[in-house]
Formats: sequence, structure tokens, C-alpha cells
Amino acid sequence: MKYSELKNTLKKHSLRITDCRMDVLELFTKTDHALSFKALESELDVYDRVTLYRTLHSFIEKGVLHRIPDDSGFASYGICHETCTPQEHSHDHVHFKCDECGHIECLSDHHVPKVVIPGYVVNEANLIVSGLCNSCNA
Amino acid sequence: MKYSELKNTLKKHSLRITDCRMDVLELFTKTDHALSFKALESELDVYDRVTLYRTLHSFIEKGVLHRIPDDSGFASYGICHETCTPQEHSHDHVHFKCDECGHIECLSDHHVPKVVIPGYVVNEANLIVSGLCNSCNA
DNA sequence: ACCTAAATGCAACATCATTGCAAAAATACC
DNA sequence: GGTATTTTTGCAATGATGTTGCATTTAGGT
Repeated sequence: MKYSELKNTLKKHSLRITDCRMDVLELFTKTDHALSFKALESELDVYDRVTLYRTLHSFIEKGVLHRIPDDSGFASYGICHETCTPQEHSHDHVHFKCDECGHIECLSDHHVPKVVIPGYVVNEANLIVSGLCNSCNA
Repeated sequence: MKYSELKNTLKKHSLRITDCRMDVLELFTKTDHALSFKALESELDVYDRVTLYRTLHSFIEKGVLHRIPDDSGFASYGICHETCTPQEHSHDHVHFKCDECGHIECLSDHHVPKVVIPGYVVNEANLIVSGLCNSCNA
């Protein structure tokens, strides 16, 4: 992705243009799977851990990334669709975690079923599937 | 639940009978919702944190409890059905987390839909729903 | 170019979880 | 019941993950 496009993405989400944000955004756009903090840190070791955490937080707050919970407690982060805004995230897609390589993918063509529970209010639903991914299954 | 029943449950899962395991098991059987580690610790503060962690691990390994992932990274633990064995856990039920009181319930009458992804092997699927529970919604 | 508000780096801190090891307890064996 | 063997426990130390305060630097508006 071109420098100007990355810059526009940041601007569109009212985020200041900084080296760290550009590099983080670029890494996410060129990676086809979600990234853990660890992966991010080892890839962009120029920046302080704290800065990377804060970058992730601002990206999530502004709707650039979404946080993907993980059964092991480690969160990963994936790029949001265009439909996401700071006010309204729509992440009803299923997440797949490979037990072999650890990669987490967003399965945008699979959707989380609507769950209705009488007497309850449902705000969010996360479906996390684990197993072997395409490459590791080969 | 009677002392003898608790003891039998432990024996059935080939776990030694210890004070800690009896107390942890009793707490889980008399509680209708899942328990976080924190709740466990504050309830059973006689025991060392490490011992409680190890108790949880052995219970999970032997199929007495199952771990419930949480989008915040804190896991909770719930009792397994009778159908669970050390070899085969079956937790295709949906978990509900209340944003207000924090309680996590196992919705045994809701089941996680089977997810099929071409070229992938699916081992596990976790569906976590959050919102307001029955009591907090009232 | 200047000013203001935001972002960064560093250090310290907070929280959650695990490991090594000696002492204590539980089961197996006689 | 008494003893040997294995497991479990408690304590201390360590690791892993994430956050906060604060001084310095940087970005963007004027």
C-alpha cells in the first residue's frame, strides 16, 4: 500500500501522522492474518512497547483495528472493514485460530449467528474457532 | 452436595482427595455460574494462589472443569457435564458474560453452530456472548 | 516560524500466571 | 496399622503482559 494511502487512512480516522502509526498500519495492511502484540513488537522493535500499546489502543478507539479475544488470554488485532467507525464496530465475522502456526484469521464470509436469550440483552457475540488452517493441514 | 459424592467425583477422574480439591469442587457445584480465578481466590483464601492454579489445571486436564475464554483476557471456569472425559470435552454450549455483574453463565440450551471451512480442520468453537443478564436487566 | 495539544520513551509499577524446591500429605504396598 | 512411594502443597522467586506518570519531542493549526 502506498504511503499516501496509509496517510489518508490515518487522517480519515482523525489520527495524527506519526512514524509509529504509519509503520504499524503498513504492517497490518500487508499481513493477511491478525497480529498478536508479540508479533508486532518483534517486527517493529524500533518503537517502545508502551508506544505500540498506545498505538493499538488509539487504532481500536478510532476504528482502524479490532481486538480479537483468544482462549489463551493473548489478544490479537485485525484490521477493521471499511464499515467500521469509532462509534460502531461491526465484527460479526468468525475468527479462526490455528493450533499449529498460531495465526489468527478473520473469516469475513462466515458470520456469527444472532443469539437471542429471553430476558437478556445481547450486545456482542464472538465466535472463535480453532484447529488447523489451510497451510498447516496440507 | 454430599462429601461422599464430591469424593467420588474426584476419584472418578483419578484425582487424589485433598482438602483444596474438595473445597474447590464443592464451591463449583454449589455455584450456578462460572467462576473467575479471582472469585475462587477470595472465596478460598486458605489456600495459596499457586495451589489454586494447579488445582484448576488438574481439574481441566481430568475433565472436571472447562476453561471459558473471555474477551478481556481473564478466563473463567465452569463445571463440565457428565459427558466430559479427560479425552473428550464437549462444550458446544454458548457462554454468556454480563457486562454489569461480570458473571459468566453456561447456556446449555444454546449450542454453538458447526462451522465448516473448506481445507481447514475445526477442532473447537467458542461462542461468547456479552450484554446484560436476567437480573441486571430487571 | 510559533504555539498548543498530542505522541513518544523511559522508568516504575501493577497484575496475572508459572517454576523450582523442600516439606507435608495421600495412596499403594506389605 | 505401619512404611515406602508418589503427589500435592506452600513459599519464594521469576516471567509475562499490560499500565501510569512525567519529561521530552513531534505534529498540525495559525
